[in-house]
Amino acid sequence: MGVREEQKEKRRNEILSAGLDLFIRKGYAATKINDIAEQVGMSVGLLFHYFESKEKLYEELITLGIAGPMSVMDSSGMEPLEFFERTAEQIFYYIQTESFSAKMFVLMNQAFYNEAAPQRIRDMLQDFDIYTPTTALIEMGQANGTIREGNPYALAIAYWCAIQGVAEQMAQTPDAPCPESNWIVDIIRRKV
Amino acid sequence: MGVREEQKEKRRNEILSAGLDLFIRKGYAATKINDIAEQVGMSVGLLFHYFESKEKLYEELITLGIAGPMSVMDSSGMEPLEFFERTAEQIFYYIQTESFSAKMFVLMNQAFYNEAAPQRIRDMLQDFDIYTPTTALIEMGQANGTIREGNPYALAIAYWCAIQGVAEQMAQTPDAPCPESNWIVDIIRRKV
DNA sequence: CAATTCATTGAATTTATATTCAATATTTTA
DNA sequence: TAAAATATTGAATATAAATTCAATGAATTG
Repeated sequence: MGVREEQKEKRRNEILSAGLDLFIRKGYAATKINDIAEQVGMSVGLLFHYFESKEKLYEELITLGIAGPMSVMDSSGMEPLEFFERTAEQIFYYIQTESFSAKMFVLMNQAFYNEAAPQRIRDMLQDFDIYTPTTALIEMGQANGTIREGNPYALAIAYWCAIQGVAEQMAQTPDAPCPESNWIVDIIRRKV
Repeated sequence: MGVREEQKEKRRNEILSAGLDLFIRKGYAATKINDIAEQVGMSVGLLFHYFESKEKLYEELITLGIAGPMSVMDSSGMEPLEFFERTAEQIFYYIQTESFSAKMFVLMNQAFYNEAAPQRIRDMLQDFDIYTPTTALIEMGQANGTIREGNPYALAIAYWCAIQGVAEQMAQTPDAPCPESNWIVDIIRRKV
């Protein structure tokens, strides 16, 4: 890759990174193209040289997000409880070590649940329903005695909401101490 | 109160209620005055007859929020763990029975953490730091053996993030089953 | 019931923000 | 080094949303 293309790539990444940062702090609508350009230290016009529109910039972030940390979730060949332990651990590990992945995780959640995100992007995410597969896993874990009794769907909600709540908080206040993933897993773990 | 004033009060409440609903679904910036007026079924002009500005409308909601369900949190004369049990229970009770209070809880959190909320309102909320007092309570609970070991601040974060995550989810998808407050308290409870 | 006050509307205005564009500087290529 | 391509800017322009306003209808009061 020529030095110029590299430079271009680098510039785009700066924009993406500033955008990610601002989008999770303010939300899509409240983040002004102006803010992003300012944070990168470039003119607004130049930003449009790199990205066709605010929505396209956002879309590129989401696309990165889909390809990236979401792949954490692979339950093949694992005990149900083990899956939840591993997943929580992974995500909390990312939260602490790779702020990009952590922020991405938060962004995806926002895009999924916030009605203000662009419709086309919300559609892209529709397939990523985590509740259906994990509710099934919880039922299995209840059957083999490792996961506590109770409405499996409600358990899945408690688990994911807790994780996502912590991720959001950590993205917002990175200096605060990060909870341990085990504490969260205790939401669903059956007591011995 | 004359029939006219009653009518006026009622109309204002309709607006507040629609606003609350939209603000938590879309966030402050993405919620258009237009959307609110439409949801209430009135013209935009009329909305401005009742509220001076979008910001004032938002501010009034926050003021209600400060006076209202936040008062749940009173720890006087309670064992630390009991406080966390009661609080979780209360909040989850509201979530399921009083959608207004539940939404208000979510709104407050959003206003607190989202940089896009109007500055004046964020300032109003600065005093409502829940972490400092509850971290102290957690330390007490650790001392008397009812709360698990670990960084007390991190434990407080885990507890509150989980609760707030669930509240947000329930406000967004009211038909989903609500988790039990006990599951959440297990994040901080010491195993026997 | 006439006068006054309040509720309501839809259109006009203002303001904020996204997007485009023409001009200039810089880098690459031949 | 001259031509071509790309980066960059700041100033237009376009668009969307907040806010104001003049006019009309409905309720209330004396």
